[in-house]
Order: sequence, then structure tokens, then C-alpha cells
Amino acid sequence: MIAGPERTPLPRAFFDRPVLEVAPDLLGRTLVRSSPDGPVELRLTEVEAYDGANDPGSHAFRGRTARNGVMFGPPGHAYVYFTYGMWHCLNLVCGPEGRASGVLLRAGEIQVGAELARKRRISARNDMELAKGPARLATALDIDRDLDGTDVCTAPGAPLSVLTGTPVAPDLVRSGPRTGVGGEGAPHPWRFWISDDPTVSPYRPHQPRRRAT
DNA sequence: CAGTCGATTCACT
DNA sequence: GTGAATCGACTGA
Repeated sequence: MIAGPERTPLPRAFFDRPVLEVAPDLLGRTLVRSSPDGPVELRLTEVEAYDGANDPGSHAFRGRTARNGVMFGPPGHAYVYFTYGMWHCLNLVCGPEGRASGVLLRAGEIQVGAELARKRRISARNDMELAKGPARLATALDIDRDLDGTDVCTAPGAPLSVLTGTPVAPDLVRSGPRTGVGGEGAPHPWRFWISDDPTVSPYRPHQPRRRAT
């Protein structure tokens, strides 16, 4: 089997750039998850940039903790966090090392392993919903904290890889405020998606949770 | 150590 | 559109 250029892993230098440069450049790339159950691959259609200690919306805003430590390490690695007691979300660490920036992978179009993804995403009503949203994406790919810190600059077959894929033409890239991010971080148009793509998740403004009784 | 909340999703009205 | 689910991380006392 011949591996075309689009099957080449993105080099570490790709991620070792400012996150606002990397984030839109990830659209159209191929994310490969190889688990014991088999491979699932998707084409990235929606991402969000988080710019480390400078960014009030970032987990790294208040400094390094046990959870976010990977973001302070070298670029090209996965930062996986657990939230709402139920869900995981996947980020890719960007450069320069120590800045603690990352890209949240919010949505994608499943291209390989749809049958497996459907088993993991029972509630999905159609294939376009399999990875429409960051926690759905992580569920479809069976991603959890075990993958925190995983190198993604790897050939397909490794647990997690990002391949060159087919980069999206710049005129098809849209940007807007980040989903669910409030406060000082809200105004930044650091969410990027592919224009008119049906797998992109709907925008939802930040909503503070009601107080428990 | 208790209180609060989250880079969300789903079922239901 | 509204509210519940569910728990680890973080905060401040």
C-alpha cells in the first residue's frame, strides 16, 4: 500500500508556531485514532485556539496544574481533559514550548471507521453528528485521559496521529467567537471552521450555570 | 475541606 | 427552549 503525501504525518515544526497560525491551518487535515477496536479517521472541520497564560479562556490562564501540565510541554502532543463529569475533549499543543497554547478539536467528518464510530455514538441521528462537537469527537474516537501527552506527529497506526490531509483553501475558512467561552476571553474570534460544512457544531454563547439549591 | 463550576450533551416540553 | 446528568479540578477559608 502506497502512502500518498496526504498520509504524511504533520512534522513537529507544524505545531511549533503561534496557535493562531496553526489553528486555521489544521482545517482539512486528517486525524487518525487507532485503538484495539480498529481505526477511525476524520477530516477536521472546526477548531478553536487557546493562547496559554495570555488567554482568560484557557485552562492555562492561572498557570500550570496537574491537569494542564501537558500544555506547558513541547508542541505536537495531545492535551486531553475531562469535563462535566462525563466528557473528554482533545487539544493539540502548539508552540513555542512553555507558552501553553493549544487547539481544541471541535468537529470533523468521519472518513474511515464510521461503523465503529456509530457504535460509540449511539445517540447520533446521522453520520454528520458523529463528531459534531468536541466531546462527541472524543467519544467517536474513544479518546480519554490515557491519551493525555500522546505525541501526534506519528505515522498512522500509532494511538493518535495528525496527517497532512487536504488543507482547506483560505477563502473557505470562517472565524468567530469561541463557543461557550465567556468573560474576557469571549470577544476573540478564535474559532475557525470550514464554510458551509454540515459537520460543524452550532455556535452557543457562554451561559453561567444556575446555582444549586 | 466544602463549595462551586466546567472549552458539553441529551432528553424532554 | 429548559434542565438534568455527573465528578474531578480548582478555589478560598
